[in-house]
Amino acid sequence: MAVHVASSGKSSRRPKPEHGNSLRKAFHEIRELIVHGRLSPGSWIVEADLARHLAMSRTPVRSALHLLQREGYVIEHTNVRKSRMVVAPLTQEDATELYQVIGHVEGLAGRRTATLPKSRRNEIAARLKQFNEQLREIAESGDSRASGIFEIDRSFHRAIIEAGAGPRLTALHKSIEPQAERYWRLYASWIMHDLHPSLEEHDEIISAISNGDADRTERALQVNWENGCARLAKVIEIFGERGSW
Amino acid sequence: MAVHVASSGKSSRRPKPEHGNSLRKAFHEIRELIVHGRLSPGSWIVEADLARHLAMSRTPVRSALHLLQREGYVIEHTNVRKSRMVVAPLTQEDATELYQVIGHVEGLAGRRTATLPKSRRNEIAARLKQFNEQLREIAESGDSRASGIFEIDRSFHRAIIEAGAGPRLTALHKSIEPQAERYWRLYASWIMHDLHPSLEEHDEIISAISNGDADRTERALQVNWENGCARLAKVIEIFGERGSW
DNA sequence: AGTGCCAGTATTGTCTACAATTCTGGATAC
DNA sequence: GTATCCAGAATTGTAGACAATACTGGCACT
Repeated sequence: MAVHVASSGKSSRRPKPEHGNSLRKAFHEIRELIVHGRLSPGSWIVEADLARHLAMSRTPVRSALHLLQREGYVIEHTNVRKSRMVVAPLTQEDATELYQVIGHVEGLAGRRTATLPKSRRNEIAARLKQFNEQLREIAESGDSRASGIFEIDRSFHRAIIEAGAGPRLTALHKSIEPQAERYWRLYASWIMHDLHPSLEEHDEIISAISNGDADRTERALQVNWENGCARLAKVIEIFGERGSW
Repeated sequence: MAVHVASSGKSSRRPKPEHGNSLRKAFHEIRELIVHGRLSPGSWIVEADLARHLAMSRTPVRSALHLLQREGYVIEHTNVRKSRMVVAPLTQEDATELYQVIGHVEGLAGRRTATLPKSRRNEIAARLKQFNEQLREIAESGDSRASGIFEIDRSFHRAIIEAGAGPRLTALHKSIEPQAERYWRLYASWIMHDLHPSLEEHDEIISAISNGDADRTERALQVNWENGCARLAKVIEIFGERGSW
């Protein structure tokens, strides 16, 4: 007999568990809070507070925090059996390592992209050129919609991943790359000013892929991220690091 | 007043929560089950069963599974709101990608190791030589303690990581590298037979680090893993893939 | 004043209960 | 004989309760 239905008659016995999407939601929302700086670097995380804020129980929040920890958004202040979660600080050193890793991951993807059949490579190169033209237009116009730039730049890089990476590499990229956004957002307005070098680096990437030169593609992607890091470094030096007291 | 103590008088009201180590334990034990093949590739995972087996509740098991999923030991048979967990299958394609990624991650670490000051590099080279000698001895003796070999080889590679990688890269390596063990273990006895090429590749790595040549170090590490993958491929072809129906 | 201890509080870690969803087997209709 | 649908079983997802540990601020003692 239909036992379950009865409970709906009792109305608000329990506040309707959002069955099946809470963990996902928690993960994305908390990540968003961190990336956008609403949860400031170095600050102290309390599960119950987040749970209240997201209108759910601690269970999914807790799981989400563990995932975020593994991806590097959150650090564990390790005591013997209890773990205190802290929003990962933004430091010059971390940025350097992060950008280097991303550069190599994308480099590997690019290497594989460059070994695809020529017709496929041409398609990809065409798409990449479009993205780069859009960037160039915004750069010329001096329009400071930084977020727009970021999205397009991201699309550029993602296109390369989608083309060349298998499931593993894709997953890896998906978990590392968003962390660059934390740095990008903080210093967005500054970075905009020297956008041009980046555009030329992109041209080099496109050209390398077109020619099917794996080594050159890999190298070009690494250089793009290395230089991005250098550009970032200047800004960090002015602003100071966040949450690294 | 001491309220808590009373509960112990009631004896087995609750079965004593192992406070503070369950998640960790779950993570490691389940990973071990998967790596050692006790949970066979492609097979179906039931949270409750694992929880019973590990003598704990579903909560930590569940979290552990999410972490393992993100690291690639487990994949999600994605239905709309429910996720069915499956032990990740072992395939030729996956092995290729995995080994390539590991090769590049270690390559990056090696690059950084190679740029360390000379005295430090000499220390490291000395340690690496020791490991390689141990491997050579075992190889000569024909002793088939495959697990011993694996441990030493792992130490060799880990030494490089510890020397050159920062926290992020270290974490990344720690999460990816153990997955190679799944492939290694399955085909261990075969791989043993052509161990010699690997030893020579190791020599090349050591030499490159000694000379402080970053490019050569990176390349040598990549080659070592690429060839490892090729050696593996031959065996997989004979044995067939596991769990990829 | 400085230092160590102790109670109360805050927070984390795990467990059980329950809701929601999917799966399975068989009974029924055609 | 085959297809469809439904009841019950199996399983996952979330909530809330409870236990254990870490932190805090004040108090006594020196």
